[in-house]
Amino acid sequence: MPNLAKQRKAAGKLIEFGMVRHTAEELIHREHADKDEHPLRFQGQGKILLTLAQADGLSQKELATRLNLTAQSTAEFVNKLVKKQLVTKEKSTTDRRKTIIHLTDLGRATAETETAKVPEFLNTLTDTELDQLTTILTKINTSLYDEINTANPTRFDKFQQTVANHIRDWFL
Amino acid sequence: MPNLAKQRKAAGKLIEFGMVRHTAEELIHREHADKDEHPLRFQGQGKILLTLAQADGLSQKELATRLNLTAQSTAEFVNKLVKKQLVTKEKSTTDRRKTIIHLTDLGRATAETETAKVPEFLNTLTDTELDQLTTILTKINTSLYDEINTANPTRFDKFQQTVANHIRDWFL
DNA sequence: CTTTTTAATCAGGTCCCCCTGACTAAAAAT
DNA sequence: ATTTTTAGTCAGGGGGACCTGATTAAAAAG
Repeated sequence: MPNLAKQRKAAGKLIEFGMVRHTAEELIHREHADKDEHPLRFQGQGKILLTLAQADGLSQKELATRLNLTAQSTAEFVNKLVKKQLVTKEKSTTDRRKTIIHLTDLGRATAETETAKVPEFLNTLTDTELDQLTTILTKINTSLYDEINTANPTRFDKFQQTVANHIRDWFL
Repeated sequence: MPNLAKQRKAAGKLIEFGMVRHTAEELIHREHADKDEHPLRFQGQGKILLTLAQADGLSQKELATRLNLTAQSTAEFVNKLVKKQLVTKEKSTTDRRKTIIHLTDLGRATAETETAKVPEFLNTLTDTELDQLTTILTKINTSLYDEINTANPTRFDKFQQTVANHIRDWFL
């Protein structure tokens, strides 16, 4: 039987972590407002970029399917990324209905550095703590994968295949 | 000298955690789409709610100051919360320029349950791991507070006073 | 008793995520 | 060869986080 008090304590820390990190990011962000280094969430444009980083050259339809987005939303995000020079669109030669999306060098670099960036706050942890954190997060993530899988197996497949693996490849 | 490989590993897990949690929330969220149980971030309307949960009856100006928002943004968020029946607005009797914001019962309940909610994924952790996680997050949060404090001491005060304490009270 | 400061408001804007509906062009199926 | 399906597009919309500018009402200061 897990100790409820300990759970609550950890839960509180986690929520606090979310809030403090958000605030810290906001501050840093506004300091050098020249570049927008928003930390690439798994959402909208970020979703697209991360997915392409693992599987470049997908069609818009493919992206939409994998990411559980409508074709229109996908088009919107892709177009925004094109404007930011992070991806390119080109018509498929084999099927001229299709639009193939490719990462630009900048796009790839962005996806990589964003993903590979080690936040400064990890510097305060000892090696032992880092190991512990990794172990714990592995368990937590597994649990969340299960949750997703239970709620929506189809989606789980796509998600797992695309981004989870991407992250794993990068770090292990 | 902290092991860079370990840091990278942990960083990857953290990013993965962010993405998986986001996806999981999204799914749960859409299942019972009747209520919108968005997980109350420290942003916009959520910011206001959390702050009021710790200090009810603030004026809009006070809220704006504490949360580093313009009066207009604050008004917008407050009005949205009023529409959702989470807070009420009333003119101050002592200074009729001021509008005092109060949490409704629903608002308080929302703030509390959202904050006090223990995510299911913590069930998979042992007592030892929960302790480890708490210790680690405490260090991380402290580090982030430092970052905020260094970048903007004024803001740090406000932030610390309002929400950090709120969370701490709740869980300890 | 004016002038100035303060708390709020309305109006309008930027950008983000994401969706439905309506419509074209190209490929696949009949 | 015609119908149907598929991939994308445009138009428009809802909600969210913020912001600047202009204006009003009330309190504080001169």
